Amino acid sequence: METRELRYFVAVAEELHFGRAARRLGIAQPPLSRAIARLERRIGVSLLDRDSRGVALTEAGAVLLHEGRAALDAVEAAERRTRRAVPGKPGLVLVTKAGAAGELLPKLLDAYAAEPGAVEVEVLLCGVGEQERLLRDGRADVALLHLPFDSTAGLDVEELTTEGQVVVLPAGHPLTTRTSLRMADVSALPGLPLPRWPGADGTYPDGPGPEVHDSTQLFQLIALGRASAVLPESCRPMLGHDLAAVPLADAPHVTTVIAWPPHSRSLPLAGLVRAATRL
Amino acid sequence: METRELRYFVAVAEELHFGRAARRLGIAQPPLSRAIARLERRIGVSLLDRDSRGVALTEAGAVLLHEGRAALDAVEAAERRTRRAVPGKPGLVLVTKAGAAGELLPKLLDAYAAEPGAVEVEVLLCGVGEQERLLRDGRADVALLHLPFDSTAGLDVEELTTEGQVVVLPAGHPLTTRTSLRMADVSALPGLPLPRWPGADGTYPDGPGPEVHDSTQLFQLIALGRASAVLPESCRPMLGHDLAAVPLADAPHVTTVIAWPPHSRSLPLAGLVRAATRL
DNA sequence: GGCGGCGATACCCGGCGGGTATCGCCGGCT
DNA sequence: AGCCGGCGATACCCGCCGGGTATCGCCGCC
Repeated sequence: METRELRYFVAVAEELHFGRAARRLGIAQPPLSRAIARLERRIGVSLLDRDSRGVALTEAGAVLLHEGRAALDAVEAAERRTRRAVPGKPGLVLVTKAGAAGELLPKLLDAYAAEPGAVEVEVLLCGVGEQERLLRDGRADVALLHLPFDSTAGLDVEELTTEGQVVVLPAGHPLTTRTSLRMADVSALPGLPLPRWPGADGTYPDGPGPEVHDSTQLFQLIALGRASAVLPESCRPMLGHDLAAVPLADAPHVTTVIAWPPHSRSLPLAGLVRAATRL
Repeated sequence: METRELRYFVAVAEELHFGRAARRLGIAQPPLSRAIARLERRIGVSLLDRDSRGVALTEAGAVLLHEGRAALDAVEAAERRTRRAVPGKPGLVLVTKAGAAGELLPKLLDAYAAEPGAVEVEVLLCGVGEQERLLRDGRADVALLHLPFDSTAGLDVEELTTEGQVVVLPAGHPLTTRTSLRMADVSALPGLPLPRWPGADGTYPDGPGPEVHDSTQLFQLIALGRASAVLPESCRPMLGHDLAAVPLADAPHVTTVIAWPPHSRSLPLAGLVRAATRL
């Protein structure tokens, strides 16, 4: 199976429409129909049910969509990492959520830079839930993730730190006089709903809170009295004077981990992980 | 990057010889040279150093060899799993080392078969260290692995059982009168060296013991008085009357786990894992 | 200095990936 | 009922690329 065929199939399977898929791929519709038909013939199973008015995935088609995306990611990763393997380029790309890992990241970079044989580390900041994808398709080599929010499925992992969480409120809110709160106190604050973060697919869950996708948005909404948030303790240094944080006694602890694709064998990566675990 | 190019490059990188690689691929040498040259041009980095008398991998070439193998496995896996996704075929392929998981496997298969919605499970028995490969390239969906011997890098895992180890000796050996032994007692038994198993690459480590690759071989060698072995307790039912087992007090415990590729989303797999964890 | 091995180059052919034009089918609108 | 429009399949054509053979250029070694 050639990657072109796989890309074509994924496009059709996502659009469920040959015409749109062809436009997305920058080709005409007939060659696309042919390519899919040949792919089905070669694999020996039917992937799409074309009945009049529309296209639907067969069971096998759903499997190929899933597995094919992973395979295309792996091929892309191979190409990207190869392109970056020429001497002189930054040796490692580290990705983490923008605004997270406040103090940890500079400490880690300093500690690693002091190691013998350290290479240049490029830092990539991404949105919620994007790290795993970046690791899988080769745009990044290593990530800082936060359990239990991020998935570590299929990644190798070392734990770095564990911390409690705090609730972030507008300065002057009545509850800010308390020294400790419980989840029940903040899960349904009148007028201060918890925000909704986008899922891995970019869509927002249903609920009362405002939609946010970065911490700047979030902090502004809290300062305006439109939301509250439950965040790891390490967010405290980022809060302006218009925000206040109160510890949560019973919130789940947040574990920061360093994660990388399991087949990685690069020496610089090993060095970075070693530096991280020694912090 | 097309999978054909990737296959060609991997062949050349493994053979370090265009002629042999071309023969292995079933094509002539000139098209292979051209394909590699175009691949290098398109990626924009040089992958091979051709000096007179031979070919060597560049740094980037080594990266592409590594990542490319993983990518080719992923593509193969996509195709194989798709081909198997047509109704009527065995729904799951389970792989384990031949001779291991003695009692556990039938119990697991029975328990799963009793579940509602259970599908047919094909059992594949393979040699040491092959399971991970079979999972990655789609020939299997789920594996029984034994920690700390097998690597679970990049796999999702549930622990099933933990057991101690025993030393297997020829019946009548003086030590078989003891009720318990320590590793130090058996690590250097005169005339009964521990055997050497092949590594993931199919080669054997250096050492005094005989080379073995399955348990039948091993048991026969022990019965002949040429070797001894340290194995999990569950091997006891497989031993004939010409072999004896003595518990080892300080051997590392062996944990049997059920493992699967982390991106799997299949319902039958979930059912099998559930059945396994409930055993 | 000739020979042999190896990768690169030159050149040719057929198939496949791409295009345009058109068909066949079906659902919906009038 | 009949026409129209949307959509995937089919027919047909072209140019490139993947494959082949023949040969060259380079180098190490008798």
